[in-house]
Amino acid sequence: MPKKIEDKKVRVRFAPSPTGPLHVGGSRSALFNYLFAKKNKGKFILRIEDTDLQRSEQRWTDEILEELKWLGIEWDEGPDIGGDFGPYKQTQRLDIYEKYLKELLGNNKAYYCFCAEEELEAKRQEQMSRGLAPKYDGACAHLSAEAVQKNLADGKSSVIRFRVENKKIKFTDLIRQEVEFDAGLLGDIVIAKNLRTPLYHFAVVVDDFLMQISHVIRGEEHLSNTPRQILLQEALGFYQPIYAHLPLMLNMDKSKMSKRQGDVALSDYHSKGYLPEAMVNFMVLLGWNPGTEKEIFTLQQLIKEFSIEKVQKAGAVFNLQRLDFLNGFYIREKPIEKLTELCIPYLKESGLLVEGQSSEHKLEKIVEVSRTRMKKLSEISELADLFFPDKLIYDKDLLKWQKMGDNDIKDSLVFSEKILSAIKKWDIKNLEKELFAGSEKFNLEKGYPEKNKGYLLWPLRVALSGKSFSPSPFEIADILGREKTLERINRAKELLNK
RNA sequence: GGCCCCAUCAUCUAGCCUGGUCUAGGAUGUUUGGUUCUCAACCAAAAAACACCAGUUCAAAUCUGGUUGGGGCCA
Repeated sequence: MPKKIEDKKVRVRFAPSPTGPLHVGGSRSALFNYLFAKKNKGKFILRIEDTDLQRSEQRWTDEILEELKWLGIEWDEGPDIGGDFGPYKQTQRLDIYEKYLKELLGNNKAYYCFCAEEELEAKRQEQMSRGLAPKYDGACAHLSAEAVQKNLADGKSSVIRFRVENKKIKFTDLIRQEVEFDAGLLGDIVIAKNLRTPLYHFAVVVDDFLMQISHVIRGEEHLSNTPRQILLQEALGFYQPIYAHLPLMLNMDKSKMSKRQGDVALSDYHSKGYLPEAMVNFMVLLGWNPGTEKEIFTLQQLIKEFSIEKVQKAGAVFNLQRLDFLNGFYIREKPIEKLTELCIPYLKESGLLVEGQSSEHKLEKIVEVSRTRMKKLSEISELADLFFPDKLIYDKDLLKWQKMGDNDIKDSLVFSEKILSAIKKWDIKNLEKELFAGSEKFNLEKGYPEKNKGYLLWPLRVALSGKSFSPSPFEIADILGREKTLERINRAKELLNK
């Protein structure tokens, strides 16, 4: 019987493989683990599963750490690395796995298998074609000790298999309640390529035990792996952790989220200018909600309100439009100094911002008038580009408001020019006040409808922005300053003369 | 193919455990209106769902069985 762990302290882990960028699905698992740990005053452990030497790379480990920190997820313990502690790494624990592998081999719960890859594949195909579950036929299950020794001595390629008992495995999942599998369908499973190369299921079981993991919270794709791991726990005399299998993150077509249908790396979202607050808020609501109508949360609030019982069973589609909405929301909420700082790299990247060219103060204003239109930080450049060039390029037809003719537009611009030249206090409030007053006067003079401010303001705004949509002329003029503003009006007039 | 999981608006979901308060609530998106020089933002409103079939019950989104559909794992 598996030992229970009811009275254990809460200790959870996130255990990614450094074989590629951190996946958003993985980030969400990390987040749920982290929230569960913090909520229960437990520990969150990060374990890098890098036993696959071919595919694991240090740069991916680095990226995983960086992105988790970016989200605000910090791990609570790990081996000492010069004062700080790093994550656990499986490649640093090979001696440990070897010891347990030898134990299983020693008491005949595991054995060496020398079957060739191609043979196995052929058998598998054959079984599937007969409508059976593909499983190992046990060809090497009862080799004599001498035969095994000889094969090993001959250097025949081998793997280590674990003897799977023919029985039913039942376990309770925190999210799915009772789950039952028939282990007899599994066949003896490969747990290591050799003593120094444990495979996933084996290393996980050993580590979860030694790290005293109380709850294994992971994606649903691992649900059918669980019985194998339980069997191994039983064979090694380990306790059984409590399992919780999170619903999957899905593509729009409901298949498991994949690269083919959009970005899956957290870093993709990071670099496009999604804020960590938005990512966290978005991801946590995919498969969980507090049961209230609240849907904006900080990490701290989530720690308080999170409960694993409220996690959904069904998979959740990753809905980019909703992410955009949340990101826009957080962009609008962000203190302006912070937001400006975050925008600067994007402005530099697009070449708009050259070192020391524009004052901080001005930049802040530029970001301020652009922020309501931003869904992500990367959009700052196309939104704010109008503030940077000396000459705007646009079609003169754009200057036209409703049925104005060229001469009417020119009148309008001259009128604005007069007002702006005469303004004493060049600030946004005053600009707005004077131009509003001017608009009424202008409309009266020209016989336009009194309330339609477009006759004065549209040509002015286009002259200043060169765009069909932009911030208001007051905001632009305020940032540009009098000289540049008048310059742009003159350029618009020239355009009309052509 | 075998095994396992899942099923409320287009999407994320509340409600389901403990049937009646559900003519099914919220949010995103969509549409319309307001505000407005424009685009956003903001405000208001509308359209929009209990997969299907049985059963239990006075009463089922809610309980039971099945069907269908989707997904995951196994290579």
